[in-house]
Amino acid sequence: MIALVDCNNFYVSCERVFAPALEGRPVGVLSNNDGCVVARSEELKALGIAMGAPVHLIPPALRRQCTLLSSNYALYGDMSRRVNEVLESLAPAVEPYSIDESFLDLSGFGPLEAEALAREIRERVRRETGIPVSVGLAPTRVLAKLANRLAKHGGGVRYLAAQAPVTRALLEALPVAELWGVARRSAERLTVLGIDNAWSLRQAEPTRIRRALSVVMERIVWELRGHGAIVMDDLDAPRRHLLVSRSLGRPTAAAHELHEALRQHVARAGEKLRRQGSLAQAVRVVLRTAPFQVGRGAYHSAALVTLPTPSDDTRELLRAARQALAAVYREGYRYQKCGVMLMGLAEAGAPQERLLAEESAETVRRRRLMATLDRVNRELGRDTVRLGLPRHDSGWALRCANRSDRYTTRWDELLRVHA
DNA sequence: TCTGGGGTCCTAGGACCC
DNA sequence: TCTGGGGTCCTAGGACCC
Repeated sequence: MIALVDCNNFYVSCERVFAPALEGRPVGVLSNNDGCVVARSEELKALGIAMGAPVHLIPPALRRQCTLLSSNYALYGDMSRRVNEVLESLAPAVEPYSIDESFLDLSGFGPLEAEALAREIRERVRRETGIPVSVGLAPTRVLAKLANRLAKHGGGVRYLAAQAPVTRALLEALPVAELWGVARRSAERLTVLGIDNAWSLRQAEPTRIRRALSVVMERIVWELRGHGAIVMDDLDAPRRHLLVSRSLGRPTAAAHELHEALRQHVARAGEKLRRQGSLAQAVRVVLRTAPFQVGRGAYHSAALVTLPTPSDDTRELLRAARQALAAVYREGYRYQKCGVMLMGLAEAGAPQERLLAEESAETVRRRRLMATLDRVNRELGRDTVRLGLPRHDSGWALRCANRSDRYTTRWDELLRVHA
């Protein structure tokens, strides 16, 4: 048995925990740069505002009725951790899947036992974190995903058996594109094969599906039949590459502004790299104009610079990023986004190995510097210490006009609640 | 004026080798 | 007239997820 625990309207729910006045009101949370709506309360959905809707396209009259908040990832990340803590205290094996969902491996559980546990999970998570969750139960992940959707529409807990008339009816009524793992492209190709609902996909010959589409789709067929075929990748496993990129607050053609934005991205990427204990072999810089810009004004390119030796030193990453930027930058375009990607990540030697290895004084100094930098920034707040000159008033900086306080990770901001 | 960010896996095709 | 066969590794691009 697999359970999928999914937080309801997660970002909005996080905001409501600390601002109960938002309860019952249409509330949305915006993407970075306050660009589009990425989370909606039920009340906001009822107003007809779509997932991903660009804010500037929402009619002003409608906009005045709702509360639209900038995203506050420090808060959501911490709340997500708390939810998983509760899950871990109740379930034998938890596999976090995204910031607001976790699969639970309930091998050996029967439907009744699983439902009882699911109800307890709902109650405990709600009581201990304030976040409402729904639980879907089924023999496989694809079916658990579906069960979760049903749970959201009532009751909060739902079990779906692989072999049951109700499951068949459900799958027959479900367009294939609404399945987890099937999006527009695959749906189109399935339609050509005469497969347009989830039941006909389930009845299809797996090898035929593999030939016509891919092994990924074949696994979905098996999952629909009740045979587990999808294994979760370990989210704790070190990443193979790592990307930090942001839209600029406003487009710019100025190389020095891109350079400044990039410097911040590289600093962030370096922190992430050291946190997972890896070294990067190369640095790639990506630059582009607005995606809606077409024709002569459009530009989208990247440049890769290989490091002399694999490194996790922000200064070396910066040097490479500077070269890459120079290679990719073209005058006369208004750039909307830039990013840095660290490639070819490999594990740095384990600390014990490092002790045994011959290390130059310079290497040791370098690592101490980076470790200190990370610690200061972790304990005293991001960007307390930075490489290069700080510029706080830059036009390229991210817009987030309406962000709530970081209640759970910053004492100073929590205390503001009572100020 | 204003449309997110960060990942994964799979596949096809090229380079290279014996 | 003829132009091997098969393997590995790497990369770019497609598709999908939240």
